[in-house]
Amino acid sequence: MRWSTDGVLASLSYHYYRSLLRACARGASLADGEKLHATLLKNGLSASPDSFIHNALLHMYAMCGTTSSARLVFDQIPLTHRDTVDWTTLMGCYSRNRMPHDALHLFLDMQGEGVQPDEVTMVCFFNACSRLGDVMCGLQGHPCMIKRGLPFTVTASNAAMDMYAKCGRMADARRVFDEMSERSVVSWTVILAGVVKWEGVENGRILFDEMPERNEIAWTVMIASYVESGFHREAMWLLGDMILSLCLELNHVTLCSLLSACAQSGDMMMGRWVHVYVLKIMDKEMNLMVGTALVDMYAKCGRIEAAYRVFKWMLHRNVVAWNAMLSGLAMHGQGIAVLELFSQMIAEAQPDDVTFVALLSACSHSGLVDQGQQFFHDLGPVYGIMPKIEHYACLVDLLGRAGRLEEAEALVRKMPILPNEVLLGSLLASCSLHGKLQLGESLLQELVQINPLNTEYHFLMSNMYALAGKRDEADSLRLVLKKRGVRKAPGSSCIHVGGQVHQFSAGDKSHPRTQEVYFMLDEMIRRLRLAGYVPNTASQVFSVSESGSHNADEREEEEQLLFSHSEKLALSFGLISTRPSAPLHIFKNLRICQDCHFAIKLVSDIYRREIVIRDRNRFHCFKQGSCSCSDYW
DNA sequence: TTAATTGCCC
Repeated sequence: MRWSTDGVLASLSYHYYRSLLRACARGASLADGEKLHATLLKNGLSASPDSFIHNALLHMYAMCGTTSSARLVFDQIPLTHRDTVDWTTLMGCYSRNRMPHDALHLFLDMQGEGVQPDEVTMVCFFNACSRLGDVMCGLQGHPCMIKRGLPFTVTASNAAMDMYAKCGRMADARRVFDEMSERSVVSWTVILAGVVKWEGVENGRILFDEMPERNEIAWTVMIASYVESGFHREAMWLLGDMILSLCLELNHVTLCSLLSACAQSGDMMMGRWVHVYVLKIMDKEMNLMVGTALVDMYAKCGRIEAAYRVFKWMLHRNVVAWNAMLSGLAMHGQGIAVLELFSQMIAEAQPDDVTFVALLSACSHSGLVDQGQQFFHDLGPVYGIMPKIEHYACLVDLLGRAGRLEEAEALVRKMPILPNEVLLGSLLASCSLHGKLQLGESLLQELVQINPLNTEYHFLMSNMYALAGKRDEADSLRLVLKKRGVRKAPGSSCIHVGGQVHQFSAGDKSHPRTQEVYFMLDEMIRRLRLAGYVPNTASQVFSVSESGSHNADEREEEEQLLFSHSEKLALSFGLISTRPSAPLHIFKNLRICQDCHFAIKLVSDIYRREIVIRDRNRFHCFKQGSCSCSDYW
């Protein structure tokens, strides 16, 4: 009698707990879910061989994104009770939480145990492949579904399409899209995201206009793509349309996407607009992610003080927010500020591997060799962080910049990780700085093996030869590039003046105020020469002359080419279109050349201007004749 | 259950 009452009670409680756990899963309230789990453990209810409490727990942890707890619960489910749904739930959890490798492992384990995947499992499979960018793996999904006779639901087709689109196989993605008998908004949005990424923003717009209906994600993809491609005006128009036609507030994911696009393209006008919008709609506390995206945006737009102001006002700051602030300062060459801020950070957040990438790169950009080495040595023993390739790359960079190339090379040869392209490339750049031809040559050989398509290193090496007076070697290397039909990507620079973006390419004559710009340029060069500037034609990688012998006309032509570099044009325009002593902010798509760097240092002194130039990978802050990069970049 | 999601070495 007693036994049966307990049984009834127990079964009642199972249902009770299960519905509570489902509520936690729906609301993603991990704290309540964990309390329920603890209660279950205390009452011994979770020891039941019946798996449905486990299922509910697994589902709850998976929905809350707590992968480790989800795995623990999963492992406790007896093998005989683990069904397709359990495996799929955990796979989806791994995939969503950026652990696609684990998701794929689980997929294999599942089949090893003889459990059959269903179409939902395949959605998770495609998703994991798409996050990994692994087409070879993803390609097997399609035949796998056909073999098992699984239905191509709208969701499954979307997931397959997304995998193809993320891996750049647009033809395959479109084939799936065309063959779908029914399409959802998501189907259109997935194709749209693929098109703007691989086929350009204009083709994306054509598709966007064709869409039968649009959700906020489609709008966001389209606008962010405009911003990233520098279509400032179109982006602003479309953002206005989006707000009007959706009649709702932009959510934090949309705001982050837009800010990230602004940071990438240096569109500070749009970034500032988003900031104002955020302040208007967020009555209480600013969303942590939006705050972090703002810090990053301001830092990458050259406004490091504005970034710091936002950072200071954030009430809660996690490790990501701190990292954004630290790497922003590092990019700006403010090494000492990074070290100071780091000591404050320790009290508030646990530093992670990214923190140390920022710290080490700050040390390297500011020549703080000893501190950098100390941080690297402390990584494991003090902070419990496994050094990754990025950390080794920073240390190699640190030693290389300081001219300690033998130590840097020794480190590369004895480190436990295989060196990658970035690391060897930075070592080659150090060789170039210190004129180490021999090491440079052997590094170039290695780099060609790793990535035969990247020709940047040939340019670097040929410059080294030219600077060392080895004209023949330099020319033969240039000839190799010429034979392969390699041309340097066209350089272009943007400057924001009066709420508008003005773009200049090398030798550009299309700007409405071109005459004034070139007049200013001449005047600038004249004053530069008076201050001791000598055009550095050695930094010109492809000279006008093919033979190597130079006559006076050719030299003049080379100099003219040098003077019309896009950053010099943008600078001239900035000087004539802003009030005296206003700081100038310029964005350049490539790395700034030696000649421009030297010239701009002088300009900052002669014209008493602060000039901030964002190049492809860092900032140059020119002030009173010197640059924050200490002449190494 | 799928789509846009803050920080990263040259």
